[in-house]
Amino acid sequence: MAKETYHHGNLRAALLDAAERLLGENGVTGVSLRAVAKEAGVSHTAPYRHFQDKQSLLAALAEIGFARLRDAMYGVIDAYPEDPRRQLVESAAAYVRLATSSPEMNHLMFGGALPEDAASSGTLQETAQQAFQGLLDIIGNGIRAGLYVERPPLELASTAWSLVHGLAMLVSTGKLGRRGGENADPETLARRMAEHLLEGITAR
Amino acid sequence: MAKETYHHGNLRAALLDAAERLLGENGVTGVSLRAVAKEAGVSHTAPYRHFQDKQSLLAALAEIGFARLRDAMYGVIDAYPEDPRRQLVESAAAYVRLATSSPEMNHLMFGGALPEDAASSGTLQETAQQAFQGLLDIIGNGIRAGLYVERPPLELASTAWSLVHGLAMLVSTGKLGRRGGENADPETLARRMAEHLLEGITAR
DNA sequence: TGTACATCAGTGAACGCGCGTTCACTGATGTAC
DNA sequence: TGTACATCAGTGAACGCGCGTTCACTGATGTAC
Repeated sequence: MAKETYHHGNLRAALLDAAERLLGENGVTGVSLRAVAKEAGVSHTAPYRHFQDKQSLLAALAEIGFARLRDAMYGVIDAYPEDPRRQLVESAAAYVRLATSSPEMNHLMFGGALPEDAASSGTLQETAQQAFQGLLDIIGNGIRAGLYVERPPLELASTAWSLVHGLAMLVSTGKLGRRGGENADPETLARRMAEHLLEGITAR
Repeated sequence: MAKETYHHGNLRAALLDAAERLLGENGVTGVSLRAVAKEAGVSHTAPYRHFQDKQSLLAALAEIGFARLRDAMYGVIDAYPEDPRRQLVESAAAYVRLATSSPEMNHLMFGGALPEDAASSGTLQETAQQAFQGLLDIIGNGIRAGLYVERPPLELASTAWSLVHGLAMLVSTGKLGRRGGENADPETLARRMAEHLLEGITAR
C-alpha cells in the first residue's frame, strides 16, 4: 500500500506513528518535530503540512491515547453487558493494562506535559470526556441494577476513576510495581483494588 | 541574614527556592539551569558549585516535595493519635491539599518528568519511601485497632495510596476540578472518597 | 486521449534562540604561625 | 594582632547542539476543456 512516491499519501498518520514510537522510546522530551519527521523519513518541515505546530501534534497524539481508553471502556461494557459489577472490575484492569503497556503515553495524557492551550484543544478534551463517559456509563449500569449505595453517579465514577487512575500512574512510574502487595501483576492489583472499593476495607 | 557578599552563603537553598518558583510558574520545562541561576541572581555557572548537573537539581527539588508529603503524613498521625480512621481520612485530604497547592511540583514528583537515573537517586527514593511509610503506619494503626478487613497492610496501603494519588493527579491536571460531584473543593472530595473506600460503594 | 494549469505535498537552506557544560579566572574566606 | 597562603565560591567567555519555525522552491497530482 505505502507506495514510495514524492507525495507520501498518508503522512499525517505516519507522523503520529513515528511520534508514538519516539514517545515510547525517549519520553515526551524525545518527541521533537524534527525527530518525528526524521523517524518518518521525511524532511523536517513536512509535518507543517499536517500540523499547525508542535503542540498540535502532541495534542493529536494524546487524543489517540484517550480514544483508546474510551474504546477500552466500551469494550468492557460490551464484553459483560449483563454484569455491571464485573464491568467495573474489568474496566479497572483494562485501564491499568493500557497505562502500563505504554507508560509514556500515559504521562503525555495525564502528566501535565503538554502546555495548557494544547491540552484544552477542542477535540482532545472531547475525546477525554468520552473516555470518562464510559466509566460513567458503567456506574450508571450499576445504579440501574441497584448495585450501589445511593450517591450521585458523578461522585461514584470520580471515586472509581481516581482509584484506578492513581494505580495506573503509580505503576507506570515504577512507584508501585513489585511493592503493591506481594508481586502481583498490575491487572490483578487493579481488580483487587476495585473489589476493595466495592466492599469497603473496614471490618464488619 | 542574607548578606549581599560575593560569597552567597546559602546559594544551594536559594537555587532550590528559585527552581521551585520557576517550576510553579512555567512547569518543568521552565526549569533550566540558566533560568534558575538568573532567578537566584547569580551567574549561570554558579549552580555547578552545588549540583553536579541539572538532573541533580531536579532530583533535589523533587525530594523536597516528597519530604513535605512525608511530613504531612506524620503530621496527620500526630494530630489524631488515637483515631486511625480519622488519620486515613485526613491523610487523604492532606495529600490532595499538597498536590493541588503546587500541581507542577506534583508533576515533577510523579509525572515521569525527571529522567530515570535522576529518579533513582539514592536519597530521593529513600524520601519517597518514607512518605509511603507514613501511609503504611496509618494503615498499621488501623489494623492494630481492628479497624480493617484482614488483608496485608501493603495491599490496603497501596489501595488507599492509589485512590488519593489518582484524585490528586486528576485534580492537579484540571481533569477533575469542578466535575467530581457537585463543586466541592478537593479536600472535601478526598475525604468523601476515603469514606467510600472505608465503607464500600455497594448497597447493603 | 491530450494538453494547460491550478493546487497540493514535500524540500532544503536559513534564522535566531536557549540550552547544558567546560574552562581558566578572580574575589572572598578561613587558618596556621 | 598581622601576615601568607590554601581553599573555596562565584564569574564570564566560549563551545557545540538541537530545536521550532519561515521561506521560496519544486515535484507530483488532479481537473477542465
